[in-house]
Amino acid sequence: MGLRSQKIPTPVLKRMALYLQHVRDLRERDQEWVSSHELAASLGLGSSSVRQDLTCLNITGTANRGYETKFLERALVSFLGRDRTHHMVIVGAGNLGRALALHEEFPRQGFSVCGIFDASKRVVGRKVGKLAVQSMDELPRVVRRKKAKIGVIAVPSRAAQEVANQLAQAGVTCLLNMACSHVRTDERVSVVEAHLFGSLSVLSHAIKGQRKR
Amino acid sequence: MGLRSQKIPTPVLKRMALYLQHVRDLRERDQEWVSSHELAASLGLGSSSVRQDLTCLNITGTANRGYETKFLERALVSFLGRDRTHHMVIVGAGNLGRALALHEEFPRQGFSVCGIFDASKRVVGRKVGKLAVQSMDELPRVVRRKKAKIGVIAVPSRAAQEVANQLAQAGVTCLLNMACSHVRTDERVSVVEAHLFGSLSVLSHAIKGQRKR
DNA sequence: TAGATTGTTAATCGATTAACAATC
DNA sequence: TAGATTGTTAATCGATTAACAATC
Repeated sequence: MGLRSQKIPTPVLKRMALYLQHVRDLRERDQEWVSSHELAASLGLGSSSVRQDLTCLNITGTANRGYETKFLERALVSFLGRDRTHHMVIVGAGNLGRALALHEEFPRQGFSVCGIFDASKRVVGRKVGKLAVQSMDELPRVVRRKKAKIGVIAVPSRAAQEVANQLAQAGVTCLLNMACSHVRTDERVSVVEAHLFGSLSVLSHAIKGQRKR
Repeated sequence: MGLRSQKIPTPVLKRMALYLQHVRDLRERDQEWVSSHELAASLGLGSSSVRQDLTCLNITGTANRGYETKFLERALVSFLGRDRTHHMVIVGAGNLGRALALHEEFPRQGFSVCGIFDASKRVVGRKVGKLAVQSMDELPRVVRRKKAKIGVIAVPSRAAQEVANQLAQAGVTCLLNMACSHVRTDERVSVVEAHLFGSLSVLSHAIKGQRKR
């Protein structure tokens, strides 16, 4: 399985997460089959795209019926590597970092926050749920011990690059950048930039257009 | 200005927010000029793309010098509609919603949270910074009074569609969906989906690949 | 069977990249 | 002037959509 794993385009991967969420929901409601048309309608896509995307998976649909939700869910979970718990460390214990550390949806989806760090001595030691904010010196040890693969950058954008370096140095191989900046890393590290203000700027631009009518 | 406002592709708009962040930083450090090459290198893009993107703006660069940071920043601010405060309401007062309401970076970037709402009677009245969580009944009144244009959906994905309907009904014209689901709206409403778990799934997929080496 | 749906190929669309004349 | 950089056009690349034979 996944031997000839061709490179999957990022848009496809992101849609896969949508499929998973939706198919899981259907399966929990005891719906046994779902067609590409139904998925497409629910998720705002074309049915062609859905079928195209699903060919990346190790399953086949059935003509006249669609896909079996149970197997589709299983295939999506396996494909996305969501069949195990992913340990994350968060750097930055401001409001955003603390919130992410507390966000109930992460553990529910298999992402476990195993440490939160901050450069400021004033917040080190402060409790965030069951965790206490740790000093940056502790980062490499915690990453190694907990085998954390994902580092979340939740610091102001000016500090983001430095934090990215420290995380990579500590042994993390995946970065989720919540700051509104670009971070450079060596190619072995996968980076996804969340760009909240990119999204908000799409909206503020739209508002400007709306005023004209 | 902006009369023949052609439709701008979303990727361009998101990059514009990156340019703005970076150029503002340069200007604050008193750098007067920046070239497309320098911007490209800092933001992980090609210099061609940068120049192509910047042609959407109402400015011209200068051969042999690049762009003047002061005017570039001003043009980006105006283009993105970031020259005024945008009022947002947040629906969902779980950890994520409360965190967004407290996030210092929003006001700093001109996005002001003017209300936080929750369907659960148990959290209504609870303090979140200077705000108190309000009941969903209050939503239309607050949106109208504060002229809020942006609604943030910070509820579990099952409830997202219903909340989207309520926000649109209340008069909000832009939605930022933080839930991992798709929401449908009538075409007058602009929707951006943040898809945190889409981003995380890109990483969990990458981790699966890394294990092979 | 008839109707619905898949899997896949080909066509379209759009975004990114390369190239280069014009210009400071 | 020579060198660097823009603005813009054309070429490339990749993703989405349409179409349809195969199949249940």
